[in-house]
Amino acid sequence: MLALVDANSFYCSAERVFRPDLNGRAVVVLSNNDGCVVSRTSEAKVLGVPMGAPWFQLRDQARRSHWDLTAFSSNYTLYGDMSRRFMSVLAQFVPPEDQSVYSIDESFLDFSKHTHLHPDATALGHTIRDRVRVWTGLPVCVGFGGTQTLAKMANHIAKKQPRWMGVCDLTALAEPALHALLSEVPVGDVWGIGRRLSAQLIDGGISTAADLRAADPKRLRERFSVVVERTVRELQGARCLGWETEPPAKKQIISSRSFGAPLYTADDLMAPVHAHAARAAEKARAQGSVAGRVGVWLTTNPFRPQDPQHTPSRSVALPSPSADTAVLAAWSTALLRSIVRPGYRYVKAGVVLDDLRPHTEHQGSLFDAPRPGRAAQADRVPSRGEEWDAKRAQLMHVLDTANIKWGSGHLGVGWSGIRAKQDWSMKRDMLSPCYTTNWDEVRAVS
DNA sequence: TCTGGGGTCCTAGGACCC
DNA sequence: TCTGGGGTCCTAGGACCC
Repeated sequence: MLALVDANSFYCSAERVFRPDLNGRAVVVLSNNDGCVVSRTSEAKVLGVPMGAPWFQLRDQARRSHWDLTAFSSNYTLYGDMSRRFMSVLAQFVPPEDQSVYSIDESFLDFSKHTHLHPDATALGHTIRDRVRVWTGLPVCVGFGGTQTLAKMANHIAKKQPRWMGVCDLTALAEPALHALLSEVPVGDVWGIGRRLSAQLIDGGISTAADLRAADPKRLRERFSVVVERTVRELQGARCLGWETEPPAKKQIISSRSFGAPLYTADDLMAPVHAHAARAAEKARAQGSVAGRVGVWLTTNPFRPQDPQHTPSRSVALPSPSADTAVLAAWSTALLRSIVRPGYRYVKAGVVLDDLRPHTEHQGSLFDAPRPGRAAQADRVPSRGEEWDAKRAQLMHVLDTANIKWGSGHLGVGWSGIRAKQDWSMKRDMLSPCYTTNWDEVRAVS
């Protein structure tokens, strides 16, 4: 028996914890740069606010229609910390190997070895819900099923259908009741079935979760892929998906962002590209990786068809894998200069690190100074190249330590060290305080 | 004026090897 | 007329997720 616990409108709910005046009122949280709606409360949904709505359009409509709608810029520092609290409450219910944190706002719990402790899953679900609510302030729903896909389905039903009171246990239903319930769920709401597959399945006469569950997995594999086959088998109760208790190291790291205002020349673009390279390098170091490949891309604004469009990208295999900010930034800005063309209005840039591997598997370049073969030559005098590497590693360590202590971007190299607000920096006009992570922004109660 | 950012997995096809 | 069999590695593109 697996549970999926998922927070309702997570980002909005995190904001509401410290703004109880907003309970029962329409709230949205916007993407970076105050772009689109990425989280909305049920009250906002009732107003007709679609997911993904651009804020500049929504704001005008809200004004015209005199809506009571509160918007927030994304505050990932707050959401990340609230997520950590939420997950630590869930960690009390099962041993670490039976918790699988799936995203910032949802976690699977495997109770299959602990059913004797919890004979009544629905009661357990309510206990979880109440404890998370009391200890973190977050509202959550709980779904139970025999596989991850079924637990996801149960959670979805608990959220959509109020009669479940936030907890749905599919394992307690007899076959006819289960079939009837799954017949109410559109196939596109099944985990793993997106827009494209959903359209094709409906074409083929499979329009509900119940239809998909009744389908022949082998035939769907022939028609689509092994991914769809696994989804069908999971719906039928066979566990086909892996269980990850801690997030595996990233295979690719991206840092990208839209600019606050468009940029035109390579010189304009140097600072943001340099900053992305620095951020990506920092992420790579944090997981103990080095990158074998680095890439840069730019985009113009696809929503302005009247503008000439240019979305160049280019990547390069590094002579020697690296997570050094200065090295990655130098390659990135060189790539930038090779792809940017005059006369375009660029609105976004990104840096991507690929071919990530553990720094311990460091593969030197043929032309590097020779390296010793570990312990066998431990007493050997280090070469100039090795001394240099060690110094660089120390330098990066100082950089990371300083930025952890004083905040990301506080200490930087070259271009990205300039902290002054610039026109490429992100728009965040409606940012809430970091209530839980910054002493200066903690709520005062008098 | 203004439209997010970050990932994974799978498959097909091309290039290459013996 | 007729042109093998068995592989690997890499990349691009398409699908999905939050």
